[in-house]
Amino acid sequence: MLTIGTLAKRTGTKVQTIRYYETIGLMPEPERTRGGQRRYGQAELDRLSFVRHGRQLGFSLEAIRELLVLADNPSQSCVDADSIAQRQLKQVEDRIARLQVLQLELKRMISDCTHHSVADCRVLEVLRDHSECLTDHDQIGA
Amino acid sequence: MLTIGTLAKRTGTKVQTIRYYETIGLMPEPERTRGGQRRYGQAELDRLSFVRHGRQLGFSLEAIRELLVLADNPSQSCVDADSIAQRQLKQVEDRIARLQVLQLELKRMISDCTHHSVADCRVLEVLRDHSECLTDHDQIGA
DNA sequence: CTTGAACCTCTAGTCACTGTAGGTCCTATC
DNA sequence: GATAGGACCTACAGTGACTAGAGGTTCAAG
Repeated sequence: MLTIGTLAKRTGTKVQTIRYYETIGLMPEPERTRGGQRRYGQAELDRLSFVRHGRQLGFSLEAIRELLVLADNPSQSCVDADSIAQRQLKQVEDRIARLQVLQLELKRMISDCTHHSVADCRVLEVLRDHSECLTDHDQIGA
Repeated sequence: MLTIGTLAKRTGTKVQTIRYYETIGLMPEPERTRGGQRRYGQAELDRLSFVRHGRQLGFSLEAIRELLVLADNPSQSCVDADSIAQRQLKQVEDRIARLQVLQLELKRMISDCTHHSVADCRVLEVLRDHSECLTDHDQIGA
């Protein structure tokens, strides 16, 4: 029987985050001691590892919730899990592409900056003048 | 004199976002009509363009706030603006690196998945089994 | 003068946590 | 058995950067 602190350490999660996962129904309500403290077993450790690993791969909690349902019903087809992962891959690739554009523009900004006065600072100039911008009106997704 | 809607269109911003920027002090309180509607001039258009462009480059609103102060005081050195941009570049590069690791692992997951039952789905397996993971315990920054 | 699109304020919701206050429990040591 | 203190508890507020909705008002064209 593990305390919440031990579970936290074993999975690289904060204690508050585990409680948060419980309130949103991602983790089950665990057993409690007579004094009301949470006690966890192997099943919960596995489930939390799954969740954390999914988060590390950039899956949203909603996607992880879907994947957990699939994992809990091992007789169904795995096409759903595959398509969730495909979706995730696409998102990751989009983000990389956009970040690479930013990287380029930031590098250009910085290398052109001659450290003189703000009056002729490339960094501020580029921000001021839209025409120098490589990017279009897309938003940066968090 | 521009209405908030026109300003929104010209800068690719939502109306609510402009009002939000006002509440957090990033945009000034503009003139109002007798009826209480906001009216903007060129200065506000420029300022908002600067903010939006900064956001597109992935700067946080706090970083943009700093940059605006610099832009408003053109006699100072531009080293500060440069170092803010450097900081941003580093963050962007870190994010790219981490995303590329994810990309690799997701690809591996997906290509190994043979679309049979969930019982032997690689996607779920990889999530279940930490030892197959390329990444360490780092968090995904939003 | 009427219509209706665009504006207004205020509040709550999003995502995925994180932090704090104020109190209780568990366990090891004396 | 008493005590100390670290880990636990709940409940609530805050983060960043918006977004959405309700319910009401203003503006400009016809």
